[in-house]
Amino acid sequence: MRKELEKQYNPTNVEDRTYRFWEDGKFFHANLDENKKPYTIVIPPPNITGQLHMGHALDNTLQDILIRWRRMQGYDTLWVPGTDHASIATEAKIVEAMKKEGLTKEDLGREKFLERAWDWKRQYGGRIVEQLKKLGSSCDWDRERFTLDEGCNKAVREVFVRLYEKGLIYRGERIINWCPHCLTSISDAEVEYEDQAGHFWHLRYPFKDGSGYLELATTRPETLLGDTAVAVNPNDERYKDVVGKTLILPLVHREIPVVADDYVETDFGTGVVKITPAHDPNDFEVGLRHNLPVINVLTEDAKIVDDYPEYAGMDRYEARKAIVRDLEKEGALVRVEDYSHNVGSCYRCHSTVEPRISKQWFVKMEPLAKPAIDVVKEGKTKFIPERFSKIYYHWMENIKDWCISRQLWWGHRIPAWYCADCGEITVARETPDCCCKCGGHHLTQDPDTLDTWFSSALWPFSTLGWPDETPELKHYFPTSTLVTGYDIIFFWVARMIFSSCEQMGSQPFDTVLIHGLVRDAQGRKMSKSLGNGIDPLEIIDQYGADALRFTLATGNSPGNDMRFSDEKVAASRNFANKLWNAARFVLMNLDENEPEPHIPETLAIEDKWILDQLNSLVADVTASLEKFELGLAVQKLYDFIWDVLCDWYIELCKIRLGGEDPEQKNNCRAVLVYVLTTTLQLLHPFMPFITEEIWQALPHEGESIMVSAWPEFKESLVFHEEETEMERIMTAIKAIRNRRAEMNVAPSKKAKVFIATAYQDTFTTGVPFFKRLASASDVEVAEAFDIDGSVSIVTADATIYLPLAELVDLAAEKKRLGKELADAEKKLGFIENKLSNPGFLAKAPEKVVEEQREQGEKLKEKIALLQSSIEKLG
RNA sequence: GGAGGCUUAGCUCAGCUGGUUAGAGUGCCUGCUUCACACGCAGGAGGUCGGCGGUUCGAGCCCGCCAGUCUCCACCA
Repeated sequence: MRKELEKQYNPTNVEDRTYRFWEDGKFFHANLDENKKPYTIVIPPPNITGQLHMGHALDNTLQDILIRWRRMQGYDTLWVPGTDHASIATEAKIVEAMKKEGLTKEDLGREKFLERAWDWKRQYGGRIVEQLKKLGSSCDWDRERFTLDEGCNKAVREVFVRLYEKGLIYRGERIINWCPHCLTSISDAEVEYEDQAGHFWHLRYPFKDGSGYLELATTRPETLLGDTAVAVNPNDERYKDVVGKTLILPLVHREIPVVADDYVETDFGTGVVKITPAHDPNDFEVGLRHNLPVINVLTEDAKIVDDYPEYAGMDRYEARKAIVRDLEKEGALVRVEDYSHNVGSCYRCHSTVEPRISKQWFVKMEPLAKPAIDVVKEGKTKFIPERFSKIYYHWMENIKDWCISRQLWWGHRIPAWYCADCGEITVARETPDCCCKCGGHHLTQDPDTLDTWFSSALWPFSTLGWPDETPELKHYFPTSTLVTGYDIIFFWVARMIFSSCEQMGSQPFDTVLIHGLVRDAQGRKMSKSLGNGIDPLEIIDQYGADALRFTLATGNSPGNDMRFSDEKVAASRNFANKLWNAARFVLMNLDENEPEPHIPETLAIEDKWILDQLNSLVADVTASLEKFELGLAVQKLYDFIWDVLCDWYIELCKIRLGGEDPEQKNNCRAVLVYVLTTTLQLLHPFMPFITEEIWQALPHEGESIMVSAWPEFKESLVFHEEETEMERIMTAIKAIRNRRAEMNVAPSKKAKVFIATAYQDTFTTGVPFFKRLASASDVEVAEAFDIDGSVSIVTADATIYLPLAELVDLAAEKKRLGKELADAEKKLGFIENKLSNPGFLAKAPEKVVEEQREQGEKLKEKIALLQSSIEKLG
């Protein structure tokens, strides 16, 4: 015996030690071998603010499966890890922490604030990395990056300058989404819309000439203060005469015109819309078309400005109440209606977003979108599942300019400087000495930073050293597979694609593997507010990382959400334990000098059978992985290990291992080692820890299973004949077990078995199997037997008699056989029906017809055997 | 208002380009201290594959309509 394994697999003893072994051995490190084909994955960088959640666990499990598999296949694999600076989220956390000390950003100043932020990053940025290691992620930690590190900053500045010089980045005053809580602009993608219950306030605005009123409705009465017009549809007969007239804005008593604009729908509400260019994106557009003044009535934290003393300082909801009250007093309120409408909120803090006019930096999207669409259309980047390309196209085709400036301090500072002397903007890669226009020295850098996603968009090439022409960039780019959730396609995937097309002239990755959300056992989204999140680290503590990974891989099909439950992890843990014990069995039978895995010259029928099965498994698992069907691959491994290897082969091996023939013992051990080793290799990407642990205990070549060669299909291991023979034997064994169980025969009660068959050689070979697995005391095989009063069992290949007459109720026996006969006849009927159908014979492929014929023949044989058995019962 | 997913055993889900008798895990029932494993072994019950129609020799799978459900996108004030 080589090494004593514990009776139950205990992952906590194994995982940390094994991970250290891998790290110390530098097995994760990519050595940049020009002679090998590269396989590259860049990690979706988790936020430094974050803790590992199930989404990360799934995402990184899938990546690790792919990278480990390709590494074993001999690719030069690189998995680039890193973290994201997450400007809004991180800045919010730091501001929050400072608040506890009674400090604000302004108290500290920019420099001191950033010092704190970096401290914070140093303190917490490593946390999630450690958690990824717990999962078993085989990232090249020597190449770990951070979206705000120096290299990324260089890439960001390079891209900014290039786009600016091409006219694809511009600065402009526009209406943007403003978060009054985060106090920054956010992009369209960062706004989440949800239906909210609200009201529809019907108001009337009087004409200046006293000729009555126009009635309109609004969901935001407080913006009335900023109204600069009222609009109707030019084709609306009802209002033809009022276009061009002047209204008196209630409360404010400002004169505003009635304008005609196509934007107004005639059949919605009264067909009259109040226009507030400063606080509604549509109104802003209307305002531009009609040259309307823009009156801003809200401060940056969404309070009424000082220009309106009655309401100054009130926040937007307070002001709403006050204004409605005053409108009522003035008689301008007609009625109030309940109304549910779409309200946008900040994806970080969920405050209601305020459309706001301000000067921001934008990326002009249209020219960038086109190549990004083409690259997917041409198949250079493929989405899996395919349907996500449609979502991608739709977004890209309707994309608007991207607002990239943020009024935050934590992030990549915009490389633009303003000249105090001439007002010129200098955009440069390095801090300029003087104004590019007038040469003046009074330059101030733009205080804003860039959208976090601006730097993430460059991740696939900035992490490889771009803009420098590094060997890494040359070898590993474009990357191979990007693994991410569908919730992040717009934020990140799309932006990486257009950035890469523009900067690199090629796609950033060949394949995007999209996965869904991990939901709780009831199918609800895991969330902090619901408190239904499951902590992957707790699961790892309880069941092991392998069990967690296995669960996530098993339940997952691309693009679909999955439910997570403890029961599922427990099932995976049980599977790990099953494998562990199979390994224990093998190990306890080995001796000290057991040679490394090999296939012996002499093979028994069961050896050929298992090798044939294993060979198919190798082909199937590899094919599934190639198609990104990781869930299928893992299912096949489960079935093989549990049902084929453990339930049959190991049981069969006990015959020879418990026997006296040393050569047979040796051969059996060799096949066991070979099969187990190969299986471990196939399973390793999914369950890296346990497979390494067992592999190390087995005779092996090389330092680690993770750098051993991925098994390949071998023509020499195809054994069709033995496979068929074993099927015959196994079917008979199952039939005997079945009958005995039905008759409540205790397993301890052995019975003699008579097998009447045309396949005498096969069943004679199988005699020991019947003894071991079918409770046979002795087995006789002949072409036919003339036995009375026995239990008879009929399979397609044999009639089996069990002399258990004392247990048999003849009438019941006859009934049972009769039922089986009827069953078989019915099935035969279906098949004969098909075979007599000229359409089937003419159009079905030869192979299918042949299979049906064979089935029919088998059934006929079985029917004949059943009939004679019934006759014998009299 | 558009687009898409899902609907298969009590529960959670597989089912690849249409081809034998639709599978697994879990739960349930019956046996079993069989010398790797009770986180186990052997056996069993349980499905009109959401509904209707169509294409086909043949449909869980392809097409159409309908229903339920979830999601994404969209400026109806």
